[in-house]
Amino acid sequence: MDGPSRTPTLADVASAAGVSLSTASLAFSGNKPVSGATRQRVLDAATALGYPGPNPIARHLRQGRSGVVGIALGQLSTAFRDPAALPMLDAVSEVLGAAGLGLLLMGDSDVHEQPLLPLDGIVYNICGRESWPAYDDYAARGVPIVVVEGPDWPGTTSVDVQSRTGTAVLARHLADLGHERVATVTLEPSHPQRERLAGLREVFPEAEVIGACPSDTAAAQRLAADYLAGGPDVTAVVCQSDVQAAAVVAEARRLGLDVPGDLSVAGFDGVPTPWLDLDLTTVVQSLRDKGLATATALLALVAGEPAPDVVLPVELRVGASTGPARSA
Amino acid sequence: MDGPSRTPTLADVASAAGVSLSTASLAFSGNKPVSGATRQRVLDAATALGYPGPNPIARHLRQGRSGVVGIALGQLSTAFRDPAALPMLDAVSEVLGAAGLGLLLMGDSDVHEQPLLPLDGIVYNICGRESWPAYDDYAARGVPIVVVEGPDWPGTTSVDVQSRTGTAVLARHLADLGHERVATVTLEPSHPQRERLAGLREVFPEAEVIGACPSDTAAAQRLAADYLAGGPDVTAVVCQSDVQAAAVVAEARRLGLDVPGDLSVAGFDGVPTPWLDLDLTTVVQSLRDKGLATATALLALVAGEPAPDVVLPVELRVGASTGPARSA
DNA sequence: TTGTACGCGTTATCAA
DNA sequence: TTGATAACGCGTACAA
Repeated sequence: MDGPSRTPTLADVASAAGVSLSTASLAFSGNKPVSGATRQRVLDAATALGYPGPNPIARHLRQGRSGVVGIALGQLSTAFRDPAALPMLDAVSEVLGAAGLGLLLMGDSDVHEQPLLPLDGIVYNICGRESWPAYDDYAARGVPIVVVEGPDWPGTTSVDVQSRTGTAVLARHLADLGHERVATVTLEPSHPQRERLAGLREVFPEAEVIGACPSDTAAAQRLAADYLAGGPDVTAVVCQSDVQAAAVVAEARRLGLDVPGDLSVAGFDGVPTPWLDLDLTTVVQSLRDKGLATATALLALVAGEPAPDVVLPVELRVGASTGPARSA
Repeated sequence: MDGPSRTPTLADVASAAGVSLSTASLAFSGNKPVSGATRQRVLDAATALGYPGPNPIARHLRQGRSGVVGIALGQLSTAFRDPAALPMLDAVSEVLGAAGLGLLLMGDSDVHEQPLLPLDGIVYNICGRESWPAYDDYAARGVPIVVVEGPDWPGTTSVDVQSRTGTAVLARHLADLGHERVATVTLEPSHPQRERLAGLREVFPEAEVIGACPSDTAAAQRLAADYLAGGPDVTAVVCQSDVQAAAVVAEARRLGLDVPGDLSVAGFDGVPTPWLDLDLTTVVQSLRDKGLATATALLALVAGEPAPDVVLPVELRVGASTGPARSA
């Protein structure tokens, strides 16, 4: 009775409204003036037909842009277990959203044998992995890429954090407190992980690596438990994230160690750790600034403008988790 | 010297290889047999030209599908602060990824004045918000939608959890332990929030609502601090998530209350709370099953097949955070 | 202000 | 096995 239930197209609307296809298009986009009456006729016809508005795929084919940018995150479960990921993502999403761009979060599954997605740009923000199989494909298609604390790929804009310097400053703080033997919990191999470790070793070349794990409470707690149970030989533990540091503090206390009396513990990031009744000594980075800088750079690239590399500052925040080294 | 640096198209490749456009297409898609030699010529020409493979936008326009499904998550920052969100998301991502579909995580910014995205399907998994402005637009376009623990929209498939029954069973457990006066921390207004509260009130019609907050440690801790500081009149606090429950336990202890001696505390979800040295009494749901069911349903809908509604079971897990009610 | 005609890059149909 | 041609749904010069 009412034909095939195929969703109506702009052409259907146009003929129903008795106008040409292009007029109908203009009525929706407003890119050129259309008389109020005609416009209304088109809109009425559209609602009458249940026309859902211009098909985004077709529009994007025509315009060469999809209105979506991807953010490569590695494994979603570990990416989001880290409280430092969220404020940055919020900021990215805020800026891109305001610019009318959708944000496609790409987890590990997307990396496998996924079809290439129609993306206008990519934020490469993978922690804990070094390479990304799909990189070449997108790069070849000319998709602009912003790399956040990652490898230095040609043709991409990088957003970096003073991880090395910051950790070195933190290490000096510990040295000033008389610490000589320190251990460290690192992230999984990655650009920031190496930077932070290098910063630590500027001051403590012999710093012992307890182990590597994601910025995840449970994982860090396991590492710490094994290490501290033996009665630690060190007077301080430097972690590469606050989540790790909080876990180490909790584990140390469980074993009867006083923090910072028996053991100083430091973190990285400067995120809230409300379940800890103690302010961590940490290297504070502005996750929001990182997100803003990333999104801004990507926006410029998408618009065809150049985007310079960015290096964001960090700041040592001395809390109550570090103190003078205990005497041997 | 080498013309406009526009990215080459399949037509460029075809003419460079001396074959027709359709043959070139076939060489890539493999949808019909192509002689090995021709195929090789096409592929060689492609690499010579730097052709990045078929443009996904164009392909999708032609095929009417985009290969991307969206998952509406409300505010990303609260969505991911909840450890219960991740296992479910992992499962969804796993199933969809295996089916060759990309997963577009849509946060709150996407909801504003975002252009409609080219989606083959949508998972509506918003916690803490009741409506979604873009819903009508996608529904009008015929995009299949799976609603997870959400409103009962016509034309959608729903995946639900026995929240009400589960909470009622938990409440009965407390009643059996002699509890008569209980308070509760709820989630923000939402479908599961109402279900769980209703379940609780089946047994404790007078249960006092301490307050509502997301499944977030810091927020729950603030609520608990204010409430418990007054010296609680109740003998048990039922929370709508384990994260909340863990925060309440921590806060109670800080105030010198013994759990469960002075106060029983229960949660919901059954997620690990490693920073707590005590097993929570909680209502366990299989987050993975929820994700699998959701993705499976969506896959069916995308394929044009019907997908029945799903209700997932839960199970009471009695831990060490609940005990006999303290005598008045 | 409105209509005509073409192209975006691909896949599918049909003949050859 | 290959080639010509018509869509897919829309935006936009250009002409009227």
